[in-house]
Amino acid sequence: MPELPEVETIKNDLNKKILKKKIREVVILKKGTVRGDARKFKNILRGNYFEDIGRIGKLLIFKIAPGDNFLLVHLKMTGQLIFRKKGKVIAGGHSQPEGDDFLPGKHTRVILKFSDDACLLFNDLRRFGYMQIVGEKELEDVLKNYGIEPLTKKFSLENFTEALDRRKISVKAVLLNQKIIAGIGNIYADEILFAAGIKPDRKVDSLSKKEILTIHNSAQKIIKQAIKYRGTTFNDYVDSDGNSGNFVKHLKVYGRAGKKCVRCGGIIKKIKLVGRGTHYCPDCQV
DNA sequence: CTTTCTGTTAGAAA
DNA sequence: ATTTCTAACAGAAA
Repeated sequence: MPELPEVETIKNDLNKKILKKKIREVVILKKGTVRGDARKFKNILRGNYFEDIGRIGKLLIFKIAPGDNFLLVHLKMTGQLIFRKKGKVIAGGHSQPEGDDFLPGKHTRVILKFSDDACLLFNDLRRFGYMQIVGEKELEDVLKNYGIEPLTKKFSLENFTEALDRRKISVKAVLLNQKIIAGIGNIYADEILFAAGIKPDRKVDSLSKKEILTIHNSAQKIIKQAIKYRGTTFNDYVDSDGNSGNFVKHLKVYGRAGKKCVRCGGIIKKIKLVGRGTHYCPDCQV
């Protein structure tokens, strides 16, 4: 489940690995993953290269050069981007090779082959993820749908408070809403609220100034930590080398239903909120 | 065997 | 306008 820290990890790694590499061939193995016209998709990529890789929320943005096009990659729930050097076998991920360097795994949807025989595989078990090429104007429209990035200057206490203002939804719903704050998903929403000591079902209009401040601090702390540990592997997430994220060892509530709270010894509860499994400690989150 | 659950987001429904 | 629900999908668990 790639959220901001996982997508950030992939972005940083791929920026070191694939920039300037000429794309020799584009293989689409399953329809549906590539949005728009597949032939156009291939034509825009083939013979060109990536100049830079950016990110907004959970969305990866590859600048294609030369030209004014961008490749968008959304991993949704089970998407993986795996980089393989020539002849290099990757242990993790859904793309277990079986002999041939480029033989796709069962869930490989798209392969970008570079001219040095390295490749980038897009795997996606549940096929919710997508790849799409957009121009500058379309990209701007996409960016408009995203709220504040938690690790930028725009995520000031003032802006955060403003974003919460006059809403009647739960604090977890706010954290998960990409139009309000970009990049937080189910795992980190639960972890942030645990760190802040706030119950996920609290309505935002019931939060005191102090509580908002605490959530604001916790959000930055948790996301920074998670990036430092290269993200969380709970089910399918792996980085571009096929390796798991290490933050899973630092999770304090997510996936710990029925276990003892590390802070107060209470029993972690799991409920359904905003249609999602939601974990919290009923004793030390208020 | 069938049903339930998993979690992201667009788009529909309320 | 704002909030809630559901479909898309594959597979593990119950």
